[in-house]
Formats: sequence, structure tokens, C-alpha cells
Amino acid sequence: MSAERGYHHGGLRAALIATSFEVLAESGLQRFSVAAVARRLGVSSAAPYRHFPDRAHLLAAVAAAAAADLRAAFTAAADAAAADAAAADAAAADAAAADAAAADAAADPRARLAAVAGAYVRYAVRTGAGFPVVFAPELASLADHERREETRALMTVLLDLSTATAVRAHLDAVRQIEAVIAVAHGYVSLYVDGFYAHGDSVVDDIAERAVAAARALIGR
Amino acid sequence: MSAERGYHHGGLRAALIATSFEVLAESGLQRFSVAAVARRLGVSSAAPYRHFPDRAHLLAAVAAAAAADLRAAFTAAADAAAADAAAADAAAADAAAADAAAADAAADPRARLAAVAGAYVRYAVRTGAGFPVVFAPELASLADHERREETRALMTVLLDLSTATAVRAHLDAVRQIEAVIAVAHGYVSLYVDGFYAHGDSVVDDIAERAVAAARALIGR
DNA sequence: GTCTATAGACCGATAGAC
DNA sequence: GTCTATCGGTCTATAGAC
Repeated sequence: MSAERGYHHGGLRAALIATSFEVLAESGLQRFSVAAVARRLGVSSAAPYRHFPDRAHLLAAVAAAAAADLRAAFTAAADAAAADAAAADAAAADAAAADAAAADAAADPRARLAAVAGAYVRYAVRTGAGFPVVFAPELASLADHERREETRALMTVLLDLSTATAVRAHLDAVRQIEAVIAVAHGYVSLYVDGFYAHGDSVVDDIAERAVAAARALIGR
Repeated sequence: MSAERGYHHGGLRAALIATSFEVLAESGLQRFSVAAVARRLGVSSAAPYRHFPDRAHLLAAVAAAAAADLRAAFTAAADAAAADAAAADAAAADAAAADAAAADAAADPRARLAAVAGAYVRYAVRTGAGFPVVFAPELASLADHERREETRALMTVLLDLSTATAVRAHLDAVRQIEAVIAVAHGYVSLYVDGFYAHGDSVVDDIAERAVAAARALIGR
């Protein structure tokens, strides 16, 4: 569909964002470079600067996309966990009761919240764009409307999942979601920094361990 | 005592290691540079290469020191947590029983293990030399005897603390200590990547949250 | 909209003087 | 044991041709 090298007439902006995820996944945020993105796309190192004024604005566009992706991944994982719980219930009860449980959006709120940890591990490892990219302090001063809206929506989803576990107050919900993200990001950070061997099955393993840890963290 | 700049006749090797911790704390492992260490010490950028053949060997010496520091910090934190628990017991019992509890090295093994999370957060934030430095894959191929011995001793201490919580098997202990380190390192990673505001009181806060999370993780 | 070419900075590491 | 000087590499960002 697209040329391997040379001109990208018209679609370079979107290609830069997509390729930035690849560079982030391989090099991390600290070693991310505009030059590496351009090199991989087969365009000159100056071409990106026709679409983004500097490195920070390219990263801000990536952060906005990552926030939207994470929000979708979190809700999908939470819904899947609730569906799994309903299916498990179905094995021990009649079909009518299982349908009723599946229809209840608040079914097993703690399993829904714990599922966030697994989704975070998989997304952050695959794309390199976890919370440190979405909330990078170097982007804090940018008047980037899209990114600000996406990050706000992401935090709203997380807080809703956390308050649904019926903790006592708002501060409890904030600290609870912090802890879930911290343990998930801890596994991600150890993985990308080379503490584990690399491989898809290893990612699956640590994603499951993150969910189990989050489940223990949420308690009861 | 020591000159601010110029000659370091004799003590440069030790000074390079000490100053490397400062550079790591400010720039992180990815952006750590030998040139920055030399600049801060007021020596030429070539001087470090008289003591270490390359960047990796300097980092290996730092990693060995960090592993020894972490081992001491973990045992000290575990002992302090056990002493605190004994003191709490003393408030509800007579002095003789409290002394007996304090003399019992296995008293409250779960509190001892959870204390590791707090010690890790404080040390890794202060020095920049957490597990990603100690177990950096770029150092894996070095035949560095001191570092290998120190990391082995560090892992032995951690496994002993974990098996003391009477989990069923060896694999359980490994995964338990992994989870404790993961949650502690998650808070550290979010902090150094700028997710939180910076400051000593913030570090104290997240160290306490890491201990609470580890305590919930260990369970029962 | 993309190119070539370049400036200016920083890095790792080496050679040779003192 | 440390210095000066240097090579070759990386990066961000700009200037100007097409």
C-alpha cells in the first residue's frame, strides 16, 4: 500500500505517530529520537519538522493517541473480566441467573479493576507508551487540547472503576488506582529494563502476575 | 578535605563511583554518561578511562556497591519493622513478653518483608541505582566477580525474607518477592519519570504507600 | 511537502604529552 | 595519574533548494 522509502506525500504526519510507537517500544522515552523515526520511515531527518515544531509536540500527539488507546483497553479488559465472572457463575447456576449477572454492569467490580493491570502491562510493553509517556513532565507546559482531554477522560475511567469497588472516600479511590497502576507499571519497567528475558510468553506471564497482584491489592 | 577541582591523585576511582550515584539519581541509567561524571568532578573527560576500560565497567562497580547498599538497607528495614511490631506488642502486654517477642527473629515475618518495599523506594529514588542498574543486561556479560557475588547475596536475603512468610513452595517465594519489588519499583519509576511532584515529603509518602501495598500483597 | 546540507552540542573512546 | 586534543558517532533544529 505505502512506499517503503522516499515520498510520503500527504500521509507523513500519521506515519510519524505510528512509527513513534515502534521507536518508543524499542528504545524507551529517554532514548526516543525524531531522527530514528525519520530513518525508519525512509524520510530525511528534517521532514518531521514540517509537521511538528519540535520533539515535544510529536510526543504529545503520541501521548494523546496512547491515552485514547489505554482508555479503550481498560474498558475492554474490565468488561471481559466481568463477562468471565458471569460465565463462571453460569457453570454453577442456571442460565437465567447468568444472563442477569452479565447484564449487571457492576458485577464483580474488583475483578474489573484488577483487569486494568493486565491491560496496562500488555499495552505498555507492546507500544512503549505507558504512563510515563502520557504524563511526561516535558509535555506538561504544552497547550495541547487533544492530549489534555484524552488524559482527563482516561483518569475518569480509572477513577470510576476504582470507586465502583465501594471504598470509603475519594482519596481511597485515588490511592487504590495509584497502587494498581504502580504494580502494573513496576512489572513493565522491570521487563523493559531487562530484568526478565524478552518474549511474548513472558509478557503474558507478567501480565497475569500483575492481575493477581492487583487482585490481592484490592482486597476483601 | 578534598579539592573542588583539578588533581584527584589517588582517590579518583572511588570518587568516580560516588559521583556516578549522583548522576544516576539526576539523569537515570539511560542518560547516564561518563562525561557528566568527569565534568562534575572537575577532571577531564578522559580521566575515568584510566580507571575503568569503558562505561559498562564503571556501571558494574556502581552496581556492586548498590547491591551491597540494598542488602544492608533491606535487613535494617526488616529488623526495624520487627522491632516496631514488638514495641506495639509491648503496649498491650507485659515487658517480659515484649522482650521475648523482640528476641524472636521470626516475629511478624510479613511485616519484615513488607518493609523491603519502603527501603527500596527510599534508596532507589535517592541514588538512582535500583534493580535496573543492579541487573542491567548490558552488564550481564562482564566477568565482574564482586558484582556477581553481591547480587547473589542480595537475592539470597530477599528469598530468605520471602520464605519466612511460610508460603507453600520455592516458586511461591520467588513470585512473592517479585511482586513486592515490582510494586515498590513501580512507585519509584512513576516518581522519577515525573508522574508525581518532586520533594522529600513526596518520597516519604510513596514509600509508605509502597509498604502498605506490599503488606496487602503479602496477604493474610 | 519533502529534500539536501549544515550548525551546534554532547557522547564514548583513543593517542600521546607531561 | 591526569592532561590536551581529537576522531567518529549521535542528536535537535534551522536554512534554503526543488
